[in-house]
Amino acid sequence: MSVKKSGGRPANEEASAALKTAALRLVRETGDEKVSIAAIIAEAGVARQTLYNRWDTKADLILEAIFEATNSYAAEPPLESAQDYRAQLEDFLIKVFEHLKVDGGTIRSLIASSQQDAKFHASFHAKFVLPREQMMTLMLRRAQDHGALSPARNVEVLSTMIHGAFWYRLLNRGVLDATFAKELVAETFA
Amino acid sequence: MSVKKSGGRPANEEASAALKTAALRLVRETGDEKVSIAAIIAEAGVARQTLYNRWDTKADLILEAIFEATNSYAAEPPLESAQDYRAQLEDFLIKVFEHLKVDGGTIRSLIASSQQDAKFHASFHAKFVLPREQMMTLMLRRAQDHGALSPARNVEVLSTMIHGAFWYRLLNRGVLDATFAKELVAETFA
DNA sequence: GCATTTAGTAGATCGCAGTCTAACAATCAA
DNA sequence: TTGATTGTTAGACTGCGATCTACTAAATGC
Repeated sequence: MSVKKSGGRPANEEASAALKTAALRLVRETGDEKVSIAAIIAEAGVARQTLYNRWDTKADLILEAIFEATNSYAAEPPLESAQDYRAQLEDFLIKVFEHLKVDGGTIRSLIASSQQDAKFHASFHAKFVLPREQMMTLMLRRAQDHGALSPARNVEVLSTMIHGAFWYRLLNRGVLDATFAKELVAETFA
Repeated sequence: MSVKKSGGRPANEEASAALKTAALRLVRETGDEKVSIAAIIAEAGVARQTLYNRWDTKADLILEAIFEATNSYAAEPPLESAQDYRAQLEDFLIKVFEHLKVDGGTIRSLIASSQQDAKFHASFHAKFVLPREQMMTLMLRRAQDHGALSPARNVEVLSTMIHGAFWYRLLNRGVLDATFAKELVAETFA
């Protein structure tokens, strides 16, 4: 663990912000991962080392940029409500799929990157994957608690199946639309 | 399209075989994808260009090597039989998970590679992903035809959910064992 | 034999992620 | 003010996948 002693030049927060902004813009525009470090630092107007002072890999930078930009999308579970639990799950999935229309390509390449770097996998999983999985499990458990879902069902496994189904479609360039959301919910509550 | 005219030096089939053998051994031993082209051609004793004469990318070579070596694992659907359809699906999943213990790491990196290269994605999907998905759908449809599964269920979506669930676990380093196979089947037939 | 065609070999080259170096800048503590 | 510490910059360097070049080798048809 590096202990920060007093003193030292303070980090330039504008540089971090510029890097995240540049990365996000280039990644969303140029698509997948045809974005080079050179292009990012050129657009941010910052030295190469400055990027690596803050993030270990390009994927870490992009994860943080995407994460900050999209924390509004389906990052919080719908509140406990009197709403129909089935409709709630459906709305949730539709919202997630909507977001994937914007950042699906980027998330695909983050998933790919996470397969090639254990450290990045851990951080991607902790920040992005696990919270969403837990949210799904929570929603299913609520439905179960209120009798909308049979108490015999295994909500963790169901959650993995739903979550997995759209990862599968995402990674295989399948269709992720409202129809698929409804189909998933229909099978879950069947 | 390149038309092969008569004549020309014939391709050395031993070189192809040596490359596939070397790639498979190194990939299974060294794990993920810490295997360099240099190491593969050194072990195979051929020139770099010889590899690229046959495959477009390292991933294509590894896909073919793995594909040939593992076509025995769950590549064919169980035959139509009097067996309990539920048990049949369970056995099938257990066999698939067994195979993933050997080549799961390699398949993970093939999935990752397929996210970064459209051409490779197409060939990986056609050779590896789609056949297995169709096999699953076929088994579910049989179960449905014989009354083991409600006719109201959507077998394509169910197939995606099952398949997706283990991709999800595979990509997130989750447990893929007989218990999970049974849980998946239990939810499917719930 | 000779032209043509396709493969194989060795090695240079390119592009890009990530590391390293050396000089310079900004802050704190004494 | 001076020294220690940390950040920034520009650019060289490394490693690796993939491409390119020049030459050599093995087949075909005339």
